[in-house]
Amino acid sequence: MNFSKIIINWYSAHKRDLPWRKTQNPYHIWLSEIILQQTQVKQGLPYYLKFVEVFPTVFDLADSDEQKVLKLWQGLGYYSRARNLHFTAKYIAEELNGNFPNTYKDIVKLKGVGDYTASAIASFAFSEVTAVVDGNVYRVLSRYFGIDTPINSTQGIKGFKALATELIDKKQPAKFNQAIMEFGAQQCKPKNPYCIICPLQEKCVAFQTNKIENLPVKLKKTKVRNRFFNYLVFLDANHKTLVEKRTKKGIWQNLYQFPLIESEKSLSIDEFETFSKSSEILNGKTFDFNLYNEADIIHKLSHQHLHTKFWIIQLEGELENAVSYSELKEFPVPALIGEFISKFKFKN
DNA sequence: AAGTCGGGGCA
DNA sequence: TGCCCAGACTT
Repeated sequence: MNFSKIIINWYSAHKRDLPWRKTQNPYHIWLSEIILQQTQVKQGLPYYLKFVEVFPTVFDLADSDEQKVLKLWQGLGYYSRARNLHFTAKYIAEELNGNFPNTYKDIVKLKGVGDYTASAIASFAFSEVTAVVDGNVYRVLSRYFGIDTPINSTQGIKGFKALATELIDKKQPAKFNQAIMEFGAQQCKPKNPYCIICPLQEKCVAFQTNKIENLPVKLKKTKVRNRFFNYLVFLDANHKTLVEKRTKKGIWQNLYQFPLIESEKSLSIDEFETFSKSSEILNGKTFDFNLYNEADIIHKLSHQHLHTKFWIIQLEGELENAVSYSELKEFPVPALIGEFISKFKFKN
């Protein structure tokens, strides 16, 4: 039996029961694939169920506004996926009359859809013979064939795609694509793969040469930048607070947060009182700061560590443009802010 | 080609 | 802690 037959047989016996495998609706498949980018099935599944329920058709998603989409996406990360999802839904609804493009060539043109996602949708929804190459596929192929070309090098990206294209079962491309990814996720795992019971063991170069732990090869590691966030949590006489939208390019674009003063290092209360005066937000005014968290809350992103302090500011008067707790709950916020909101006692 | 974009799971 | 996850986009 060849590689593809073994993979497909393994899949038939071990596949998980996942909702996006029961449909050929390209809209639902597209939703699932965007949600699952760089996201484990376990983490993405509840989001997929929410999105299908709240937005059953592409028109429902297109008719929503971005803020509601981001709110539903809250906690999943990589928020550009949600913004592009909404943008593309509007494009399909308004420009294509709701007709999802049905070839790899056209699907890959959609914003937020790259080579992997286009192949996934084209094969799953339209049975096009186009091979998916995700993190699972890189791992399975690099190990089985003993290929040490870095998977994130230009040569590696091109080479593994070509190899997957050679291997795909042309009579059942969707099943092959599902099978090789599922095999990578469950059997040929990153750590402690089940080589002892693996049906590919005999011909697996990495297993036969004891290189399982050395493959796949990946270039460079992300260097982490430390940042120091000081959030101003105002509470006026009506228990209302201030929020601002992150409109600039970096992290959390179009999500909401409390007014933020970023500093070069972690500041004591004395240092912060001095430092904050020069901030535009406070406009030279001074306030009575009450530090919510003694130790910095360190929120870790893949490439930034956010050392965070929440400063509580109780006010006698009423703030303009302030929001109540019930209003606050409607804003999409980063997980860091959401965590604070759920723990802090807003009096309403 | 390298950098950026989240949050959670795992050894 | 460091690496990975049904990657894509920007610089």
